[in-house]
Order: sequence, then structure tokens, then C-alpha cells
Amino acid sequence: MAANHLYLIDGSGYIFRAYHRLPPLTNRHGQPAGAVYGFTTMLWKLVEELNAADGPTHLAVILDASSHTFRNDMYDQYKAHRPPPPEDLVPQFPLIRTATRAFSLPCIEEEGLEADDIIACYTTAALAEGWRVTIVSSDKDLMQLIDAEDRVDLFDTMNNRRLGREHVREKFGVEPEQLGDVLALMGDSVDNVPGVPGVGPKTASELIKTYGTLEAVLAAAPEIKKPKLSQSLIDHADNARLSRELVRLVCDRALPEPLEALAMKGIPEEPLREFLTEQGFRSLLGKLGGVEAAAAMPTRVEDEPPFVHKEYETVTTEADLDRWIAAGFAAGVVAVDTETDALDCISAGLVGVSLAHASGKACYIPIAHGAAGGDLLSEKPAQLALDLVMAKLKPLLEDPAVLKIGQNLKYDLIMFRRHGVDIAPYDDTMLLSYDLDAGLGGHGMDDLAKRHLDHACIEFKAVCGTGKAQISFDQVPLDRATEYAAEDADVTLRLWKRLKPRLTREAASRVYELVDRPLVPVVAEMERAGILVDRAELHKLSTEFGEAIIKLEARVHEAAGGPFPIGSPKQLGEVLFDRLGLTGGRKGKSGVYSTDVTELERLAAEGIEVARLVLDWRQLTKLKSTYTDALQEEINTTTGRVHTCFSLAVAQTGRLSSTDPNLQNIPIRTEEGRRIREAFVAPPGHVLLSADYSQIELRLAAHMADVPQLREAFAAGTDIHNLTAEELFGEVNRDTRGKAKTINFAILYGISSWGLAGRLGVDRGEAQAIIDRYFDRFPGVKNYIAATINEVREKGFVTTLFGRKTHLPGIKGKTVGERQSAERQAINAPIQGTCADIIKRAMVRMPAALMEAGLSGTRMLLQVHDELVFEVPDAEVETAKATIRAVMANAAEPHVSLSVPLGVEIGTGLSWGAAH
DNA sequence: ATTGCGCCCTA
DNA sequence: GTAGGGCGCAATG
Repeated sequence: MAANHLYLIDGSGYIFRAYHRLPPLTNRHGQPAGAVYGFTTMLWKLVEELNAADGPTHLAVILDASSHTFRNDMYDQYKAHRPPPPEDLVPQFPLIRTATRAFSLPCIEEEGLEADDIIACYTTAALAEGWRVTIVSSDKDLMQLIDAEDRVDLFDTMNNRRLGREHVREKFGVEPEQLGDVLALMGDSVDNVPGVPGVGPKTASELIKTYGTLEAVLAAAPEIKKPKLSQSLIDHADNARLSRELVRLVCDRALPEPLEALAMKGIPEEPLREFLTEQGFRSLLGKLGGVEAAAAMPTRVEDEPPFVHKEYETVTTEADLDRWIAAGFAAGVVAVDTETDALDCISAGLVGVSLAHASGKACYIPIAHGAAGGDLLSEKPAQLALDLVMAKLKPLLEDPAVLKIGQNLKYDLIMFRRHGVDIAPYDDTMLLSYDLDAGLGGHGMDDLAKRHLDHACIEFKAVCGTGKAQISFDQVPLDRATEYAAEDADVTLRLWKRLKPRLTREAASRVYELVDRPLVPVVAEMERAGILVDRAELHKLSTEFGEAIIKLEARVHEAAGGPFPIGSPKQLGEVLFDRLGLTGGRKGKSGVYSTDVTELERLAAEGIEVARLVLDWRQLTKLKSTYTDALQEEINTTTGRVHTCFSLAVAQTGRLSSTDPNLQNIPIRTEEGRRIREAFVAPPGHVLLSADYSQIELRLAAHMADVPQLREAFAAGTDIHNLTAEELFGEVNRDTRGKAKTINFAILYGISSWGLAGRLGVDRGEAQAIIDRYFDRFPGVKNYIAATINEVREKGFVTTLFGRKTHLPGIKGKTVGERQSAERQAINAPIQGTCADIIKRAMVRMPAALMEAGLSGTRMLLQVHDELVFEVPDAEVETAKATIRAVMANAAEPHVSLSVPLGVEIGTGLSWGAAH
């Protein structure tokens, strides 16, 4: 009988090579599965050789169990500089185990040992029994195991070649027994084995060939002819010896499983069939049970279990928590959601966490629930302590092999960050939806559940009530809280399964991976940072404005012949147009006179004093109520700063939006308004730095519509409105420049003769004549508009330079008005959206760029569409300016190349107002 | 207590 | 003509 032949598969090594060699496939859940697919087909091939002459009689897959081994104790820099594995490889690691189990093959890993060591132990043991050994790997370290009698070989499945003693002689010029000494001398930059500086593979082989062993080389070092090499060997002898130990494979440990346990029996059809079906590996499935079976398999089965709220678990014991965490590790994908006692994530308390690792498999871990209804006399429900839960969740939520799924993960990221946990890697279903379906509806969980799962989520108000009777989530009884919270995690996971596979199919990966997903932690940090606001200054302004408002009020009432609420547009209209009998009042659709700024300006120009007074009153009440009063209330009592909330999935075009408070609409135009901006200040020893893109939308329009004159003007730095005035009117003066500026903006907004006429104060025919002349001078613009409208009619959406889509269903609307509105949006969205993409790219790169420039004290605080606001220590100002300018100016590259330069204007000052 | 509207602040 | 959010009023529940 032929000798036993043991095949040892280097699973961890294989998956890395497969990842880089194979195309990035996804399985039917949309999870990346290219490497797993490669691994599965390889196993299949090996198993098929079961009865071949040189085929395996015994087989095992060997994996790395832990990242920390005895080598780290020996040398703390071991593998220290290894970059983290690519994000789409990470979730595939646990699937390797699943695949191996599906083949009913043993999968061996051992705490504290690398796969290489386990392979060495088994090889040694098998040789002692007189077996042959094939190591399925092409790792040079493992070549040390090739024995004198050539009973061990390496099998490189990707090139289908076997590597033995001869290969080692060819490649390294030494015998396999000497290979360890060669590896020690040359070192390994990937594993950070130091070796000897200046000694690479060539020199190392040469030295060992000449002197025989590492010790002999080191002993002979002083006599070596080349002075540099000689000195290096003398200086780094200790490193060489350390490296020798690092590359030495451990081969004398007890075997985790006896050799006989690795015997290959038949491969049962189940669970293999189930695995192949689950992954959607149809070609292998076809081989398993005939072609019919594969053909019969639907491409998308979503046999999703129904939502059963009573099956969600409340986790209140350590053992249960461990079980859920283990399930998360095993699944490799876990949905996470946090429940808090307030909406604002900066100061809200963490109340509980929910997890889901499969559809319908979700739990809620209460942490800070009080007695139901906030009853102080009743006892709090038993629940796990915050510190314990965080300590237990941390390894799962930070494990690079477990993909975390969240819905609006920015919120949860901040909550966990506050408790020392940095969630990674992650996907965000809200952003997936935003990048796939912008323009088709909202991206909140309730919207998405309705749209994709046909499921109505338990409403928050059904759990916590509304208004005065509203309770915070910590007062919700545990059973009810579990139903609500676990459902959120369950829904999130199910949404991810639906949305993630669409990303590549619908060409949304680029904007998701490059722009929106990486932006999440950056914006989270900006929100956490907040901005300093001078409360005393705001208070002073409030008082000042308040006094002026009272005086104006009296004068308005006097002029109107009696008191009335000026803030009521309805009554103001009646006073102006009925009581005072002013002319030209026009009523809107709700039957009230319009009293907006154009109407009041018209009256004021006619010399109607009350109109002027009302305008002044309006301005001051606006500033007081919206800004000076409201902002004081927004100062966080803990941090003393104002923390806005940036929404990442609200604007149809890809812009951010800002709420609570909105810091993207702080006044700047009027003198009074600017005083509010001056209340945004830098702390002592710092300045505020404002960096904004100059005329970025016009530049992008020049690029996208390909207008040579405009491109050249931007390249040369000439005034763009002057150029337009010259082209359109043949002369440049204040009047023509102003008109040109209006026209340039009108182009960006989707021009119409009617709208332009209103803006320029000319009749419609004249406006149309100007538009025609513009198109004549800049035919690229005319073409761009025509092409864009064609595109949206055909596809239903338009795209930015980064591939962001804006869907415009209104283009097929019932009325002309609706369709024309969609056309204007179609013209504007690619320009506004590309601008949003570019500044987002700048934001994504900013933290690393600041870090690299040594700007540890500089913090990015705000984004206002084409402007970024930073807080900078005095000592860092000059470097910060240069770094920020470079990042912003080059933000489109390398993914998008623009034919116009991006201009960045930077100012600094003690206040935001002063920085402009 | 919630909702729609008019108005007005920003890019 | 594009994209947002917030305030007060007034009508609805």
C-alpha cells in the first residue's frame, strides 16, 4: 500500500493571494467573495484528487488564529508595519472557515501559533510516521520544511506547479536546510523581520553558499572584502540572530488534532450543497448535483423570514452576551444600533445596544434603563453594566474581519467613540440608499423598510409617545424596548442585503467608497469638535436688536394708524393694501397679499415709509429669533461649544445639510448680520481659518460644458464676469458686469427666459435675446444643456463627475411646469453635485494630511458647501494654510482630472467674520 | 400638539 | 431659474 499523503493547506496565505489574483466577485448577498470563491474551487480540485496516485489521503486547512504570537513577545516590531487588509477582503476571512466546514474537512488553528508553525508541526509528525507531505502554499518561509529525502513539497495551485529541493536551489542557491539562515540575513519587510541592512536575497544566498551557516557568516564578517557589507554584518549581528529566531518555524508542539483525524473520507453532499447555494456558486453546484440543479436555482431568492418581534432576545447576562458576540464573529457581518436618552449624540447617554447577525436574529442589550415610566420608587430592571458591555463589544466592533452595518452610522460612531470603541470596518445602509436612489425618496430607516422590505417599523412615538407626555428611551420597559431596538438592527441587516449588491451593478461603488462612506468618521469628528461661540456677544446683540425692534414697532403702528401684529403676513397685507389703500397688492394662492421683500422694496422705492420700516423690522426680528437668541440656547452645557448636526443623506445633489442649529446659513451679507458671524470665535491661542473655493461651480461648468474661453479665463485668472460682459455686451462697466454675473448664475440654475427677465428687470423677449447671444458665444453650454436634458429623459437620472446620481422622476411628470422644473434640476445637479463630491473628497483626505504635516492642533469644524472652517493654533497657521490649500486644490485628483484649476481663498482671524 | 405656509438666512 | 433649514403665524387636529 502506498504511503499516506498529507495535504496541509495554508488558508490564510491562500486567501491573500487569491484576493489579489482574482476579480472582485460578490456572492448573492453582495458580500465580497472573490477570494472565498477561489478557495472553494481550490478545495474542490484537491478533493477530486482523492483517489489519484499522488492525491491526498489526509488533508487539513490551517489558519492563523490570532495576530499575537510568541514572535511578538520576542520582537515587538514583528509584523508591526503590516497595512490592514483591504476592506472587501476582511469579511471573507470567517467565510474560509465556513467553506472548509462545508466540505466536512478539518480546519485547524491554535492560539499563539501562526499557520506556518502549525504546518511545521504536522509536517514533522507526518514525516516521523513515514508519510509524504504536500503543503498547499508558495510561501518561501515554508520551503524550510522541504526535507532531505524530498518527501515534502509545496504545491502552488495558482500556477499548478510543485516546488521541491530543486526549486529552492534554483531560487536561493542553497539547500532547504540553509534557507532559514538566508531568510534571516535578508529579512522581510512585509513581516518586518529586520535582517541585515544592505543584504538582500542575492547577497544573503551568496554569503550562506560561501560560509555555510549564519553563525559562520557572522564570525567571518571582519574578513569580508566589501567594507560596507562587512561593517553592516558586524553592526547588525544581533539583528541577524533575532531574525533567525523569527523565521525559525516551531515544529515541536503537541498537535491540536491527531494525524489520523485528518483522514479524508467522502465529502457528504450536505452541508456542501447548502453552502454553495447560500453563496450562489452555481458552477460548482452544477458539478455537485447535475446541471439541472444549478439551472433551477433562482438568481435572487430572498426567502426572508417574517418579522417576529417576540423572537428578539433581551440580553441581560454575560453568557447571553458572549453567545451573541460569538454569533457576530461567526457571521462576519453584524448590524449594530444604539439607543440613547436624547437626540443629540454629543451629550446623550447610551441606553442600550442592539445587534443582528442574520435576518430575524436580533437582540437588545439594555444598559441604562430605569424603572418603567421613570417611577423612582420601583426598582431598575436587571441589566449588564456599561463598562462590561463596552469591553465585550469592543473586539467585535473593532475586528477587521467583521463588517459592521449601521443605519446612519455617524450617530453610533460618535456614541461608541465616546466610550472608547472605534467601529471599523463598516457599511451604512442610509448612505447605500443615498448613493443608489437619491431623488427617489427619503433614506431614513422607516422609508427604506417600507420601500424595500414592505415592512412598517415600530414608530418611535408608539414607544416613547410625543409632546409633553414623551418619555426618553431609558424609561421604556425592556420587553417593549427590545421589540423596537432589535427590530432596528434586524431591518438594517436586511436592508444591507438588499442594497449592497446593487452598488456595483448600478455603478454607485465609486461615489460610495471614495466619497460618502469614508466621510462618516470625518464629519463625526467635526460634530464632536463643535465651534466656540461668544455667548456674551450674542446676548449683547439680542438686547440691542430687541430695543431697535420695539422702536421700529412703534413707528410702524403709528404709520399704519393703529397696532397690529407685524409678524403676521396676512394682517400686514391687509393693513398695507386694504387699510392704507396702497396699490399693486397681489394675492397668492391662499388668498393673502404678498408682502415679501420684492413687494416691500417696490413700495419703499415709491416712498412708502412704512414699507421700509417693516423691512428693517423683519431683518432685525429674523436675526434675533433665528440667530442671536437661538444660538445661545444651542451652546452645549458640557463642552461650552455649539455642535451642529450634519446630515449626509438629505440633499438631492450630494451636498451636506446642517441642523440643530443650521450653521450653513449664518448671515454675512449685511452689516448687522456679519456681527453674528463675529460671535463665532477661536479659543485663546488659536485663530479661525476659512478656506473657500472661489467660483467653483462656474469653473466646473466651464469644464463640464467644455467652454474654451471660460477655461482659459480661469487658467489665466481673469475676472469671469468681465469676460461674460465683454462677450455679451461688447463693453465692461458696472452695469454690464452685474448683468453678466446674474446670467452666469442663471446658467448654473437652469436658465429660463422668464426667470432671467424677472432678475434683470427686462421683458421676456429681451431676456431670451440675451440667452440666445450667450449660447451663440458659448456653444458648449448650449450643448451641455441639450445633452443633459436628453440624458435625464432617457435614463431618469443625471450624474456627477464622481458618478453620483440624482434621480429626477419629475422629468416624466404630468404638467409642463413639473417637467421644466426637472430639466432645471437636471442642469444644476451635476454641477452642484460635483462641487459637493470635490469638497467631500477634500474633507476625507484632510485629517491624514493635517497629521502628516504635523498639525496636531488644527481641527476642521464646519463645511458650508464651498467653504471649510478650521480652528488653528497660532503656531500652526502658516503650515495649515499651505496644507489645506493643497488638499482642497487637488481634491478631484486622481479620480477626476479637471481642465480648470480650483482656486482656494484662505483667510484667518479671531472670529469667523474676521476670517473672511 | 401637529402641519402648511410665508418669509428669509446661506452657498 | 438650483440646493438647503428655521422662525412665527394660523389653521388643523
